[in-house]
Amino acid sequence: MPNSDGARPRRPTLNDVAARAGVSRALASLVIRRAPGPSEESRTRVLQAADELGYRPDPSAQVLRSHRSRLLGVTLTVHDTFHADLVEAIYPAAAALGYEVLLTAVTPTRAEDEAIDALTASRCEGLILLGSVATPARLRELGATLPVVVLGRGAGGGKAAVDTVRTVDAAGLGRAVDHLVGLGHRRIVHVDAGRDAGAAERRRGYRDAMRRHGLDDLARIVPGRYTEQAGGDAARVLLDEPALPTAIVAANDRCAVGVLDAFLRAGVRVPQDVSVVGFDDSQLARLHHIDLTTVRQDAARMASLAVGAAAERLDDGRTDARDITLDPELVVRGTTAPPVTRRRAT
Amino acid sequence: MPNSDGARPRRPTLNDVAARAGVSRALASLVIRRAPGPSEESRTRVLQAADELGYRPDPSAQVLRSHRSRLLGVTLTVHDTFHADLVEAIYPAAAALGYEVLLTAVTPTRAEDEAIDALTASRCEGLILLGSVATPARLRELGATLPVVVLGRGAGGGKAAVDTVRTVDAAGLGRAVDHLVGLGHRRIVHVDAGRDAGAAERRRGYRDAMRRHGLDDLARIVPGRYTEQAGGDAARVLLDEPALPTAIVAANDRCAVGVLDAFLRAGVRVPQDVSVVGFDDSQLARLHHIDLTTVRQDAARMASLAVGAAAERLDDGRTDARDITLDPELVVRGTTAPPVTRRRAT
DNA sequence: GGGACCGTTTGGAACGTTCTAAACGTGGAG
DNA sequence: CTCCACGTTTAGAACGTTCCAAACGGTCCC
Repeated sequence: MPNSDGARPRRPTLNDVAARAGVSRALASLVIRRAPGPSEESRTRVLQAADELGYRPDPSAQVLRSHRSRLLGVTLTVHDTFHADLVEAIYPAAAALGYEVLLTAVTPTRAEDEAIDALTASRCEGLILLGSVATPARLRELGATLPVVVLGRGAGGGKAAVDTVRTVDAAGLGRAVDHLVGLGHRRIVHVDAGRDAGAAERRRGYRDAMRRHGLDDLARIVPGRYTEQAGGDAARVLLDEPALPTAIVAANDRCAVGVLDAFLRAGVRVPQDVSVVGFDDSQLARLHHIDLTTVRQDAARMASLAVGAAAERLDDGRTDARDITLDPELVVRGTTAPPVTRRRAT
Repeated sequence: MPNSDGARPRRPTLNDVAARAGVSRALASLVIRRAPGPSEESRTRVLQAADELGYRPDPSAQVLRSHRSRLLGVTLTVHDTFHADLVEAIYPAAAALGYEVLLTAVTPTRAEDEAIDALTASRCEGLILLGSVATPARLRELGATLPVVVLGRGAGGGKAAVDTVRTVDAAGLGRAVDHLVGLGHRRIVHVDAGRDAGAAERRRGYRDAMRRHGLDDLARIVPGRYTEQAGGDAARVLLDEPALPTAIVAANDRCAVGVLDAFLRAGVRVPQDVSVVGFDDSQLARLHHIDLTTVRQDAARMASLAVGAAAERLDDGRTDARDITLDPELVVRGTTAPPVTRRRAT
């Protein structure tokens, strides 16, 4: 029965359980944590006592003594729908390997380092960073402290101390450009994401693809970020110019939505006047208002590979860094079409 | 320098710091936690030693001994943009009161109870539940264990053991209906959210408003949830019927977007053919593709009230339950318009 | 009959911190 | 010169768990 006087009852400890079961604290401990050894009889006695008392182990004491928490920390941008997809997939993947997950948000007012601090302070054994903007040096430093998996970008090459799981971003942008060129586009602009996670890779993929199609001269990158706001800003830059490109490849879906948004307000029709391609295939892209042609990343697979990588380091003692890459796939929806053929007035 | 052989170096402890500073562990502890007492000289000596060693207190040991973690746990639905708004506001609010925040997601595969378990297991001192679907009984039980603040719904009335911070949902729905009636609508349908957080209250607000306008007979509720999927399903139910209503008030923005989506595919124009109103004024609603007329909730204010309520219980020892309510505000955008006046063929 | 061995159980130390109460050194009052 | 008060420092217990090595009670074998 809940006590009504506001005084919280003392939590039962392992000593209480052991006393009630008539065994030693050590034996009770073995039973509780399912260690081999205890006889069937002790096991049932202890479990029953624990149940009757409503015993729950004190995690602080457990961690203090055992140095294990089986906790993985995850940083995310809470407004990013693709991060949401990843997080939803991380939970079952972690559970399958016996890990719990702790989340912490990176926000405009809360830098990644703060978020990481909160996770390590909460005794996480491993870190999974979504959309990390940490420098290679910082990652190396972190990786020396605990297992770190970076999702969605590389770790700066060379002897990295952290694992990475990512889509081959460059290939993804290549497919996007191929698709547009196939439709007949030539003036294809890339709205990039500056120093955001994986942006450099996507930029490179864009440049390479343009070159491959002999469109070096038409290649153009407008600075942006992985946000709707930045996409809108970039689109407004283009709208202020005398002529629009015929197609835009945005750094990710959110950025693409920002571009769409600005065009819509300006009366520019998509895809009739301009084609737009995103990146991620987040749930946002699938909304039928938006119906965005985009480069798909396999969130479920990325999540389970990331958790697996962390677990390998923690449980199997792996120490060499892994860089796991997945192939992206283009999903053609309604925001891309052949460019308008300008007809001369007769 | 990072060690390259994979062996993690032993973390320095308070003993190491004390030894290096040439003082006792107790004194070092006082300095580290900024307690009054230590002389200026000891303070600088200890801090310098701590700095040189890169000392960081072990949170598990701190909690074990002091029984305080200054940690607030927050549950959220990771795909809900309004929850994202709330979370972004919770961080600075908590920081202002000296608390850290831990997040955990409720997903289709991970029930709220699991999420709450993870938070209490992570030594959170207080809980803030976003979109909680816990029963009043369960909340009472939880509230007897630690301070709990429920955001966005009531706690089941009577002697609740938890605090609540919420918008007066009924009033919000009232404003939505008033607005539509003002435009000339009469056949106004509510797509509700079943047993989701706050849905009952919104349902009641809808019914009351319809009655107030003498539209009892036209009142109709189509079952839904707080998701795009549910909104789409509800819209398809309506589309299968001989005649559409002229306006729809959805349970929240996500649900409204689902409705818009289904209408768009079916060739129903919004707002020309049907008006749609959402709830929350999440960032989703503000996207110009969507441009949703909606009921605004003040996320920043709700967040800071929630954190404040938890802190009051933890720091000031308040034990009586609070039910804090905020007034909503209607934001008129592009998805509402007067209903079409059917012209008879001449 | 005495070890050796096995499965099971146990006491006590240890983890890194905070808490409590007492000890310390110094200076001023009696 | 002693005593007390005060500001500062300290030793040691405590928090609740896990780890370690040793103890226990049988059974089996020589």
